Amino acid sequence: MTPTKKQPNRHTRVRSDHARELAEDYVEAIADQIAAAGACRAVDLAALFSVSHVTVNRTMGRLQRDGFVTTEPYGPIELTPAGRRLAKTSRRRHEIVHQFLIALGVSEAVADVDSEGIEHHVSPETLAAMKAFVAAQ
Amino acid sequence: MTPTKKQPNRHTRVRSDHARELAEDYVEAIADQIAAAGACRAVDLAALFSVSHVTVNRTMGRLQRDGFVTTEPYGPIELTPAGRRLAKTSRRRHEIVHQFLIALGVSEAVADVDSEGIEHHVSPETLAAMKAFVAAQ
DNA sequence: GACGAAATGTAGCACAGGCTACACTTGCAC
DNA sequence: GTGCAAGTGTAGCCTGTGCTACATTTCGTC
Ligand SMILES: [Mn+2]
Ligand SMILES: [Mn+2]
Ligand SMILES: [Mn+2]
Ligand SMILES: [Mn+2]
Repeated sequence: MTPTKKQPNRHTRVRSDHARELAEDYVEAIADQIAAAGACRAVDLAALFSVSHVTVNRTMGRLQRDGFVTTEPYGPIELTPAGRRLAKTSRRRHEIVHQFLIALGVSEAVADVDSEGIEHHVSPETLAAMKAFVAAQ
Repeated sequence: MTPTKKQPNRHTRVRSDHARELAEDYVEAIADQIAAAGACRAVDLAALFSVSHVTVNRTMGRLQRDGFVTTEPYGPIELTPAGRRLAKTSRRRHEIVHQFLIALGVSEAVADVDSEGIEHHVSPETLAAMKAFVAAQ
């Protein structure tokens, strides 16, 4: 019998999607904020995510530990090269999911909200199908 | 100006989606297991979700607290009326999302995995659009 | 340069949802 | 009815992600 790679089941996959989710949303937001305002401060993220600045701080600690951001005390939040790469692919995927929902006929307001959650569970194959659907519009 | 209901932003919505997610997946699984085998035991759920039986136990405690299941020590897991209702609507939504991905051209294996995460972030408007797309196939 | 508001940091808390190790119960084989 | 395997329960641990309260720093205004 062919030695089959142990496949995580679908619930295991969803759990790992969620483990990456915060990182994806934060680096995307940090990149946007830097592009829009020249720098990203903790207070910007707290407002965007509707969480306390303490939660942002702790999250930044994890993202720094994981190599996605750098900060110094009282300084702005910067992205590492890995953070920029993750931001880019996350934004691209998010945009495709958003455009796809619009193409499906969903309203802008609902597409905004639903795509924010859906994006993290879309595998490359599904993303390609969504992209093709948008292009065929 | 019209008094607008305070809208939670999209990240707040995603967080509340996730808070409901475990309950939705578990009651769906419990209903399936009861339908398939006549009764649902903790060990069945542990195998299905690939978690330890301790995790299932603690989760059952929360679901019991929230009024979705009932159990007695060493007894099988039962659904309350509220649990059955949640299972029914969750399964229906899950099925539509799954069928939709298939209709989009995604493979069965990938549709299985992706729909397990996506289902929890699909609002009624998006679900209606997916349903219409499947019907129009 | 002093001051006050805004931003940031820190201590300490809570809950969800994972785990291992170990104890106890149940139920089936014999 | 004994015994063992499977199932279940419990203690105690961890990380992630949320919070309030309070201390400290920064920075623009005067
Ligand atoms: Mn998101
Ligand atoms: Mn999700
Ligand atoms: Mn489901
Ligand atoms: Mn699910």
